[in-house]
Amino acid sequence: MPSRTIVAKELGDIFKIIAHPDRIRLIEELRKEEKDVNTLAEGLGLPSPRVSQHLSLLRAHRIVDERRDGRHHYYYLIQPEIADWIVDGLSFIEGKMAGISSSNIKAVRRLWASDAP
Amino acid sequence: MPSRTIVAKELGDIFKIIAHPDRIRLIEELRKEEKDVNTLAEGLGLPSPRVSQHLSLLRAHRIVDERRDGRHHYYYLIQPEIADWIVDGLSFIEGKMAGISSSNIKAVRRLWASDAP
DNA sequence: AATAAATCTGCACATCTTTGCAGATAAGTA
DNA sequence: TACTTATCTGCAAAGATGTGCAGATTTATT
Repeated sequence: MPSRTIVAKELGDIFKIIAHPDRIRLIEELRKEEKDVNTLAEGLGLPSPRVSQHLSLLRAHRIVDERRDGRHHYYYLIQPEIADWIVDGLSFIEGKMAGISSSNIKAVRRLWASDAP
Repeated sequence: MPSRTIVAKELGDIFKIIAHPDRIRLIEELRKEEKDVNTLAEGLGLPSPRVSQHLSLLRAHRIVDERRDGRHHYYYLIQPEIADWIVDGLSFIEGKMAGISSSNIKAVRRLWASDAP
């Protein structure tokens, strides 16, 4: 199998892993610092088992890793640049969204891309 | 619904659309110039109905558009930068692939990212 | 008009994913 | 040890996607 086929398949896998709104938000939550499951679950308003499942998927694909401290499991991005890369993808949705304006996208971009809280 | 939720959903959709090896290869094939369905199908070694289906999905999400000339339908990238963005994603698969080395990825990156044929 | 080439559409089948819980672990606390 | 908090695992139902093909369109050619 030619290498570009293999690479396309692997790239497709990465896209598939990221292709879920919850997981995108999780990655953006972890942009600046590690967080534990409960903090993430509360932040996103999701049941923690679900967050846990998303995180183990992300972990299986080496997007995040885990550090345990007592009963808390802290997750962090292995390559934090992935959060920027995802935000770069916003260029390709501007102008084609019903229900959200371009200035809203800019606001989210700022929110996710900034170092400030 | 907060705007970051909406934006995450839209972003997720874009990722989902791209998250298929055939579609990734199609986008990279269109990087430099428009091509018709048959050319693409032969280039990728896929049945043309399948290529046609992928292309109409990409078109529905405004990633490509179509120009008809006689019985040929030429497809092209609406925002060619998307091909570069996808290639940027290679950073996140290096080092975690069984069956392909980092130098292979560099070769594919060159192949896809270059202007030369 | 008849034929051929290029592309599209629709359908059935198989395969993955997502979701919502319930119950299982694991680690600290009283 | 019993209790609580934090997280994980497993499972079944529902939903979304991918695949292969047959047949339908559309446009050019003879």
